[in-house]
Amino acid sequence: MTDARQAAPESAAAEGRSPARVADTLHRSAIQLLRRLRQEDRRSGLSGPRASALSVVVFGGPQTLGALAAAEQVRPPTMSRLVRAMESEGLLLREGDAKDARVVRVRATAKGIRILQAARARRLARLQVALESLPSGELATLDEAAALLERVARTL
Amino acid sequence: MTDARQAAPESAAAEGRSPARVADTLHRSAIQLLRRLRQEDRRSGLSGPRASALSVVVFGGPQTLGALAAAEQVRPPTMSRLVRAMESEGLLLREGDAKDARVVRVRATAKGIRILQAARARRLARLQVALESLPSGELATLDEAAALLERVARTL
DNA sequence: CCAGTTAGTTAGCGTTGCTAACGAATATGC
DNA sequence: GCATATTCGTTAGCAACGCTAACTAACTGG
Repeated sequence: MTDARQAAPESAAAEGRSPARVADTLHRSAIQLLRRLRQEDRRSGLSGPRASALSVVVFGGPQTLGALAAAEQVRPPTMSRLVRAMESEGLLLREGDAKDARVVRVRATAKGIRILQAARARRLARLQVALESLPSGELATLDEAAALLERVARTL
Repeated sequence: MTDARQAAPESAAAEGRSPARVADTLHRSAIQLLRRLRQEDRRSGLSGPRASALSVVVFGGPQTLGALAAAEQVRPPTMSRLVRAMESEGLLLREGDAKDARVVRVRATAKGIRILQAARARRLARLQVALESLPSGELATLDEAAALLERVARTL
C-alpha cells in the first residue's frame, strides 16, 4: 500500500512522514488541543455556537446572515435564531442593506467585541503558558507549522 | 512587557516567535482545520457528540460512564442519555461491573468501531490529500510539530 | 408585468446541554 | 455491625441548537 521506501528523500528518515501518518497525528493533536482550551470557555458566558459566530463577525467584519450561516456550517433558520438571541443580549446588531432590502447585515457591538476578546484571551493565555516552557527550537517548529497549517486549512 | 530582545537567540530572527504569537496562530489554524474537516461528518450518520464519545470508547477502551462524561466535558445525565441512545443504535453496549454494582461500563460494538473508523477515514483522507501536495520539507515540519503539539496538549 | 429565484423568518420537531432530586451501592466512623 | 456519608448513575424538566418544510418579501429576467 505505502510507497514509503521509493527514492529515499534527502534527509532524516522519512518513515514516519507519510502524509497519512502526519494527517493522523495532526488531526488528533488539533482535537486534543481545542478540547482542553474549551475548558476556559465556561466562565465566558458564551456558548460554543455563540462564541464561534461572534468570532466570525468580529474578525471578518459585518456579514449577511446567510454568509454567517455558511461560515458556521449551519442552516439559515438556525443562524437567524442565534443572531436574534445575541442581538437581544447586546452582543451584535442587525442592520438592513441599502441596495437589497432582503438581506440582513450583522455587526458586532462594542460589548460583543469586548466579551469575545476576553474569552479568546483566556484561551490564548492558557496555551501561551504551555508554550513558554518549550525550548526555543521547538517553539520555532511550532511557529512555522502553524503558519503552514493555516495555509493548508484554507485549501481544504 | 515582552522581553523578546534580551539575549538574542541562536538563529533566525525571533521576532515572530513569541509564545503569544505562536499561541494565536496555532489556535486559529487548529480551529480552521477542524472546521473544514467537520464537513466530512455529514455523511457519517454520527452527530458531533456521538462521534466524539464513540471515539473515546473505541480508542481508549471500555470506560465507566462517569469517566466518559468527564472525558467529553459533559455532565453525567447528558452522557447517560447519549449512551442509551447509542446503545439502542447498536454502536456500543453497557455492561455492569463485577466489583462495584453502581458503575456502568461502556464498550464499543463491532458496528460502532466500523462506523467510527469510516467517519475518521473520511476526515483523514481529506487532510491527507492536502498534505500530499506539500514539499517534503514542509511535511517534515508539520510532522515534528504535530508530535510536539500532542505533547503540549496533554499538559494543558 | 409575471414567473422564477433568493434572503430571511416562522413553525415544529429531535438532540444535546444543564440542574435538581432521587435510588442504589459502597465506604466510613463509632 | 450499623448508622451515616459518599459515590454512581438515572429520571424529570428546562433551555439552547440543529434540522426540514413552508411561508413572505424582494429582487431578477424575460
